[in-house]
Amino acid sequence: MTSPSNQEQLMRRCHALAGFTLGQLAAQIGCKVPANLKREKGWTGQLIEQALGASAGSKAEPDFPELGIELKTLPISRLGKPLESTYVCIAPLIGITHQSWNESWVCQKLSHVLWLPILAERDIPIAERVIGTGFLWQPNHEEQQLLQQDWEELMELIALGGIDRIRGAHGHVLQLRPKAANSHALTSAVGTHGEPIQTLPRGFYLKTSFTQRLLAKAFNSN
DNA sequence: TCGTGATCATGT
DNA sequence: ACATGATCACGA
Repeated sequence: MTSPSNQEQLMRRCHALAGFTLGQLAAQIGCKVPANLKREKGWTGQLIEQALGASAGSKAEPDFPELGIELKTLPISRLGKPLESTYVCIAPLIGITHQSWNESWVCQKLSHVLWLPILAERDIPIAERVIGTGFLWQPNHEEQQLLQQDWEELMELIALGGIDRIRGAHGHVLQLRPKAANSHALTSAVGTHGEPIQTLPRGFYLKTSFTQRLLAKAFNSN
């Protein structure tokens, strides 16, 4: 699939997927559906990327660079509630003294997002999970404020050597959690007294209560 | 090892 | 029931 040349084309493609199952889409693209996602946790996201013509790969840029749009699949329950938090990006742990919110990866990643809900209740086989109606989102003033406050608080803790005291519960809408191959992975960070330390790599995640609000706004429900 | 795509699975 | 902490695969 070629990359969409404009936002309208992207949304037409996205809306054309609504109602189809992951199995139907996989068949159309010609790829196999795994029995479960234990060993391929990113499978759904990558399937949708292919279908919409996102530039594949693991580059640190938006899924649709020309459009400045980030694609996020959002697993939801039968009641339309998010089933998981949403990964945003890796958290920089060193050399962050002069970063501002507007320059941050979090702000840039979330500036324009195409959310695509997937009915992904765990008791539904992967192939039978249904693609929902995608919608574009740009944070409004209030959402921006909430994100910025959490980000600034978390980044200050990181910069001041408090990273090992940060737990998932710290933010209101944005949280910091491990993002690594396993709990033994290490990366450089700042210790309690400003000394260099090795710690578990972390990533920023959106809490489900936040993404649920986005769904509610988009579909006027919940 | 980092950054992409995320979900798993246990503890509360 | 739900969120936190842990984990999986892949490319550069």
